[in-house]
Amino acid sequence: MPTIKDVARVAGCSTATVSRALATPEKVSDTTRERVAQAIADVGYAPNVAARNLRRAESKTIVALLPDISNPFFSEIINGMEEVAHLAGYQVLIGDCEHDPARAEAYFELLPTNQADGILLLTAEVPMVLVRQADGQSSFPLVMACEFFADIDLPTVAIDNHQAACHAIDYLISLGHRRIATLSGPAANPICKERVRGYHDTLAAHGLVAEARIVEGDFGFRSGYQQGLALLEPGRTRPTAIFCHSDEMAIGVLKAARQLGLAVPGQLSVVGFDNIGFSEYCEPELTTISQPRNEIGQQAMRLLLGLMRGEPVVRRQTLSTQLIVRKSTGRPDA
Amino acid sequence: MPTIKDVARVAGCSTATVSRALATPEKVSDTTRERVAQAIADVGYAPNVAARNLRRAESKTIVALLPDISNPFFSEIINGMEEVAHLAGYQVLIGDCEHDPARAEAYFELLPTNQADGILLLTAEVPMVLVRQADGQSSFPLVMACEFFADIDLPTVAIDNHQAACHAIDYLISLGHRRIATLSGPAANPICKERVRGYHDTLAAHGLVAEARIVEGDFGFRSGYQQGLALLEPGRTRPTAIFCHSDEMAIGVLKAARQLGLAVPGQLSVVGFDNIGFSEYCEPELTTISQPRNEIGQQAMRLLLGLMRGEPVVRRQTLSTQLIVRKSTGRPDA
DNA sequence: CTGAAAGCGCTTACAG
DNA sequence: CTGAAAGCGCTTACAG
Repeated sequence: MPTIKDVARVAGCSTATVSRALATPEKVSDTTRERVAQAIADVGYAPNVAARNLRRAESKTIVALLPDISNPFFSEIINGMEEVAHLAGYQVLIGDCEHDPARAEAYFELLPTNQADGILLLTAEVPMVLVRQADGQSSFPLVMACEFFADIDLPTVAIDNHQAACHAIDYLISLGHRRIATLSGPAANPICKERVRGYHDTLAAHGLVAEARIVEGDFGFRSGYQQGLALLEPGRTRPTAIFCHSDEMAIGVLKAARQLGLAVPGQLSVVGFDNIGFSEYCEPELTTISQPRNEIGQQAMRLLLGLMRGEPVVRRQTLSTQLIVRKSTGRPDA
Repeated sequence: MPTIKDVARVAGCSTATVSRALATPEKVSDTTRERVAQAIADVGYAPNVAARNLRRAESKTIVALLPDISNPFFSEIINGMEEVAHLAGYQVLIGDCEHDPARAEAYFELLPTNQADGILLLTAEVPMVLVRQADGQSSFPLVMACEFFADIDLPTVAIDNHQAACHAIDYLISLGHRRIATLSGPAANPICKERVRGYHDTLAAHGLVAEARIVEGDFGFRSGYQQGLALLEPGRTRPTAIFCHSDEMAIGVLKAARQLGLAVPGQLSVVGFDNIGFSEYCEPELTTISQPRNEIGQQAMRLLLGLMRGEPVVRRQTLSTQLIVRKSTGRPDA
């Protein structure tokens, strides 16, 4: 591969000048700039980025840690992140943690080894030691999106999970439901706790706390199906509505209801969370809570880049959600 | 950050020895190795990978180009690729091309700039110039998975698309179907052409060529729904079965059938392709063709790494598919 | 088994 | 506006 030396030789100038023509063209005369451009084209030069990174002590890459890349919820967030990152000259390395904190740890190693300049956390399934470390003073830029930690106040962009849950439950109550169950994600997950809190608060506001019933899933189809079967077990008093913490689980519940011969929404209303593409194509189409996923990705990346530049930033950004009413919810049959 | 010099000072040896203790521990005495290990722990040393990469003229990263990260088909392939890559000390950078060849081009730039050592192509939507270039002699390691180019013989791991299509159509014919339509992916896509060829060949073998009917989608839900409506338009002779080139499109067809009041599989059988997680949770559960996705990812990465090491490799690997019969197919009603 | 030294390809104060 | 020179942090023949 040709190097900057080759370009300098062909252009008849020093390597310093070639470097400047590339990095700060305004510091170079028009004629020189043109000669350099020509020389670059002639020799087919491409800068060695490893050398540049070494010299500048940066990597121009951001790692984005996901809990599970197979969850379609994240793809639009990734798009948003990348749009902003690319414009700023950064690339993003996607780290799929597969719900395994050990894998997250490996990705954190990219920071001290100068392979990444910052981390965007889309999962809280990360060893707390690492997070505290990064949050310490001689630390690495770290931003959370969607999720958060109960006891560490990191820069975050997310929705108001409590409010979104209230909204969903209020809606179900307004339809006439009283026995409303929640199919939560992992109980330890702070965002699930927030949603459960919103669920409880809203039931309480309507004097329905005695009707509360919560089961736990893992956000996936299968757990939705299994917990759906448990919740709808024949012979027991069934809920007339289930608020699910993910669309996949809601779709699993739909399958369970079908199997048990329950009409949706006549005998059972189901609300999902996230508004993934599939939610419009299941039967019946799913009522769900939509998050501004692209915007979450964009804002999180802007926040991280701002932090890295030492700019003043809004450390806590809350974006709004929307209840999308489709066909899986309705008045309970008398 | 502490550097190798700091470690050397604390361990009382040269930087060369520290480097060896890390890279080739067997070339260093036991006592030295221990002292170095202790010094590394004491100073909190992490090697600067940019410096190492510069010196070794490699990046230890592979870029994997996807047509569309929101397609859940790819997540398991990515897992397979990463398993193999990580074991070999490589990281994988996922490049989401969003069906835009221009974005693919940007990722190809990572090669000459020493930011990536090889490319794994999971899409054929890439400027041909780049591929020919990479395939030329002073070239970059390049492997295709799943897809392929009609006129360039790159190292590839994929399924036999022709055979898989034959299998699906044979099955439908064995159920008694005669009017079988195909909902293809983009017509220009070589894998779709292969599947269409299999479709035609099988119809021909049964004297059904006159019944052939092909429409084109883009693999997504929406196009499946729209083309489904077109194919099933009331008042025209309808197909009794539709073979779709993706599960998402098949699920779109299911929605179209529902809307038109057609019973599946009684009045319409539907076959998908890929066996994504969703295919078990739609209504009815989808009959589909399963690809060994994890294995495709693994083999493709092994092939690429083998190529990079100059090992002898099998340049063309064909993995087998499986027809998963579920509830969306059956005998046509009389 | 170990060290001194060169060099990977850039960038950037410094001096002019 | 331009160049000479130092240096980023490693690795690796070479010599011993």
